[in-house]
Amino acid sequence: MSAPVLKGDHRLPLYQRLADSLREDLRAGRWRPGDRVPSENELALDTGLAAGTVRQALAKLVDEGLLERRHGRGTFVRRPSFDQSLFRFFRFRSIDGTKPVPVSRIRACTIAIPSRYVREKLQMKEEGRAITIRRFRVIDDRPVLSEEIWLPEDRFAALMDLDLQKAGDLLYPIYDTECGQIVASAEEVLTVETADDDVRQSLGLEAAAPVIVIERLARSYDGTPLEWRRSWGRADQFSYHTEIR
Amino acid sequence: MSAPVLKGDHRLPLYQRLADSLREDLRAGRWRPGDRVPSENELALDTGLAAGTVRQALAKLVDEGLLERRHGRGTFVRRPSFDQSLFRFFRFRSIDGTKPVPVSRIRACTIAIPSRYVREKLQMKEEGRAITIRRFRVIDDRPVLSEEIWLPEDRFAALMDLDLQKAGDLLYPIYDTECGQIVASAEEVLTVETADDDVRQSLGLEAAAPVIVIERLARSYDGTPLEWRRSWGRADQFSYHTEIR
DNA sequence: CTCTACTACTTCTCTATAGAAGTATACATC
DNA sequence: GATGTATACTTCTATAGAGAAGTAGTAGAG
Repeated sequence: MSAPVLKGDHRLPLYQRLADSLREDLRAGRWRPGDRVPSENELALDTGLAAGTVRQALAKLVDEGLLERRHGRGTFVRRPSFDQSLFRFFRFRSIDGTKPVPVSRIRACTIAIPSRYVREKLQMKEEGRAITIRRFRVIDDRPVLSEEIWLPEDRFAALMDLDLQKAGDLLYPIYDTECGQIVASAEEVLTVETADDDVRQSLGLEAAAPVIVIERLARSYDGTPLEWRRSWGRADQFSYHTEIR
Repeated sequence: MSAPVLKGDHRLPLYQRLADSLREDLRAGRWRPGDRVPSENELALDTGLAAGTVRQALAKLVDEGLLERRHGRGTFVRRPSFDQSLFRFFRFRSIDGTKPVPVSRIRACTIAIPSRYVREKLQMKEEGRAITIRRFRVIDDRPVLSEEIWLPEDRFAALMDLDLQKAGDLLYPIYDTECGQIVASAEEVLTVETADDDVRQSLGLEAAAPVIVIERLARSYDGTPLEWRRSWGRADQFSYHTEIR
């Protein structure tokens, strides 16, 4: 009886250790989003585990949102879809009632020294420089979001050679194709503020109108911070639904 | 080979049908929150299914938040805990840093005709009357939430004979013990408004400060609406965290 | 060329069984 | 009374195997 070739604490259940191992492979970039991972059978043969145990490990990773199973086809690395996430909070609707793809309108893209707050969020060295983008998100010619984006220069230098104006409306695909950086997860913090002059003018608000502020830190598969952004949106268009059980 | 005694569409997988059946029993009040449901073994014998299939059904209900499993002890009906849910959105901290139990301060408890909006939320008949409670939630003598609560009179009449002032700070246990009504789930919608005069005074805010408004519809196990409430809180104490994958 | 049937793969459902591990209680021993 | 022990439960982990059901490509019939 051959001992299964799995690293990790041998006191943990086998399906746990397999899940950990696969998660590690994912982090290390063994497969890219959209790729198929080995089938239950292959994994069972590789590891010497029973099919059911392998299945349990995969179920765990599906639960965590890392994998996706398709009956008859295989198990795939999930491609995280983001730019819908932000907008699920808002009642933004296009004139015809469909859910809109907000257009990006770049105001500025420069190299700058990040504030201490941003630097710590991005875990940058003290001397590091950053690329910063200011832009609007526009629906039907109405500005609905104002955004401030910060990226570490070393990873994203290729962006400066690009004409962002004619690039697409979504940044994460550009990060991927132009800079080889894949955003795999993110944390968001949502707060409410009263609009300052700049934001008020940007969004076309009256004085002292409340705004929603969303700070997002996006990370790669291995957990290193890739992008920090702060978005301002009209609070009167905001609503968040949740179910408690 | 005896056909399993399960209702429902026979084209559905067995574990699905068992889960549906158990969910129905739960709705019908066969067990109360905290009760133990039959063990895997008992269920397997009752239904004629294999233990693994029963296990899969129970896992599904655990996933839905209805059940809770405890190693070596059994499977139990989950007791939904609510009043922490509301406050998870707020950065309310007591002076000593611990998470506080907000004190309830009743302003009024009367019988009234609900507005059309509330009536529809509670699915009440047009002639129906309602009990309405106005109260503050107070931490360290600072009002942090202002609440307006509506209950259908027929189910909650017993409340009017009660001295709510000396009852506890949480309403749902009172609903249970005094009126026999168990809150099993709820939906919340979160929006931002600018404080009107009443709310501003209640929470001690300056003019035109933003406030968070939380509307909650609480339901019993069988899905009928039990309580509708609207809460106002200081927006500057609000922050919502989420993870995207 | 088009359509069908077959084949080889995948995940999904279900069964049966065994033992590990956690929990609670009754009972004997000190 | 306190302490350990045996026992009877529970869920948890793992194995082995069979067949259903969905998917994709290929060979063959028309």
